[in-house]
Amino acid sequence: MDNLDKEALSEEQFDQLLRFFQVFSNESRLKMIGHLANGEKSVGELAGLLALKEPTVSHHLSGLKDIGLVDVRAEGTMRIYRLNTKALEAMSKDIFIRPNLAALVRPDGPTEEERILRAYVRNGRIVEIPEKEKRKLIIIHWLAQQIDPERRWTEKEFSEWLKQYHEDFAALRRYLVESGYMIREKGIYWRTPENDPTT
Amino acid sequence: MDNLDKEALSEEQFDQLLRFFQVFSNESRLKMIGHLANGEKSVGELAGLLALKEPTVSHHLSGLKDIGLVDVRAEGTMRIYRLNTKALEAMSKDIFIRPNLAALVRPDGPTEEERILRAYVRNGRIVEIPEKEKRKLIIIHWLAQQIDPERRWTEKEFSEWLKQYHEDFAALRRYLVESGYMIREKGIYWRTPENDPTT
DNA sequence: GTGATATTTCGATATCATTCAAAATAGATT
DNA sequence: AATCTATTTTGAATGATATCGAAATATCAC
Repeated sequence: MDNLDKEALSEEQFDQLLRFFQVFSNESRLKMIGHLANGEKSVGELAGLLALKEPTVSHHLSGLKDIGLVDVRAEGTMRIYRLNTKALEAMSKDIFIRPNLAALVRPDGPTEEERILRAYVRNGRIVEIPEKEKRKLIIIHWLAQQIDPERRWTEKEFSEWLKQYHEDFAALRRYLVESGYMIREKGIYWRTPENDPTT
Repeated sequence: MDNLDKEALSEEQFDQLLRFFQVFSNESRLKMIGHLANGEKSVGELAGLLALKEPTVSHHLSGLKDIGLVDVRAEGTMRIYRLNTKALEAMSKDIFIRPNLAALVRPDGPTEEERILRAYVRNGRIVEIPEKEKRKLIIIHWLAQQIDPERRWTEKEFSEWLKQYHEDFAALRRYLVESGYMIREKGIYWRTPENDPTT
């Protein structure tokens, strides 16, 4: 299979990104953070402002504390929660300036190559060999990737194998050799060791 | 009640912000967007990449299409989804550069006023009248906000009412008049019409 | 037309998160 | 000590939504 996608984010980066969004994706938590942005608050105050019961608020705050988004300070019998704006800034910067979302947002092309492949390859078969040279090269390049680089073929074996991709196996075989993907010597064919002319 | 928080976000802005985060807070959707960032994909391709069934992928894509994050294009019997990077960029800019999160992140102070109030007012009662002038003013200011501006009081009524805040009602009454929050004429007290000296 | 393929819609289930009541904890007050 | 207040913990009920199977839809190939 052709992995045209290069994995842009590490697993860890991805999880971090995901958790970040999850924190803010809850209405209560988001409102809570909004209120805390206007000044530190006790659990009871937040419960009043949000029309929630204390256990609920406490639960959310506990989560926010775990990831360092808020700090706690005891005052008498109550606990004052304060938004850690530094942490919040760091988070949003990390998320939106770094490769993370940046990689996600990169305005790169929608891959002409993929479009062509999709147009000419259906269900693993080449439905038609394109006339235009550029398109033909893309198809042939894709086909070459399917070839086991270790294997040696007789012409008969190779033709047989090519037939599964297109009835005109002879044309395919010729193009593969012409483009330098396959080498033939003494009636034996094999794949050249990884040449990727990058178009 | 004292609304020290000024409502920073309009209801609409808030909802928009919330929806934005909700879109990205789901693992499948986030991965999906990641893959689409590397090039347009059909539903089936995405299903394969994500190890999900087509209906699930279709469901998510439908949601993303509703908010304009992706565009669709039919190709034969399949539908090619493409990430609308312009929309994505616009979104994240709107979210993080505009007042929205910016207001949330503003690194302003944690409100000395609130800390003082919390220290001297417990359960609606003034536990102690502070010595320091600055603190006293904060307490008196808060107390003044509790007074119905429409009401006229006899001295006896007013003292009685003040008692619920502190036993030394006379001191409170004096401070309120001295600071200009209350006016007394011919034995009748009333609240002055909204003067807020801003400390 | 029939059959094959890709997708969407519908309905049901499963999973996870939010919420609250009740009980447990801890500090302040007397 | 007992009592009150603010909070946290626990456990259970609820609510939301992600997921899938089955059926419906649409397009292509023949």
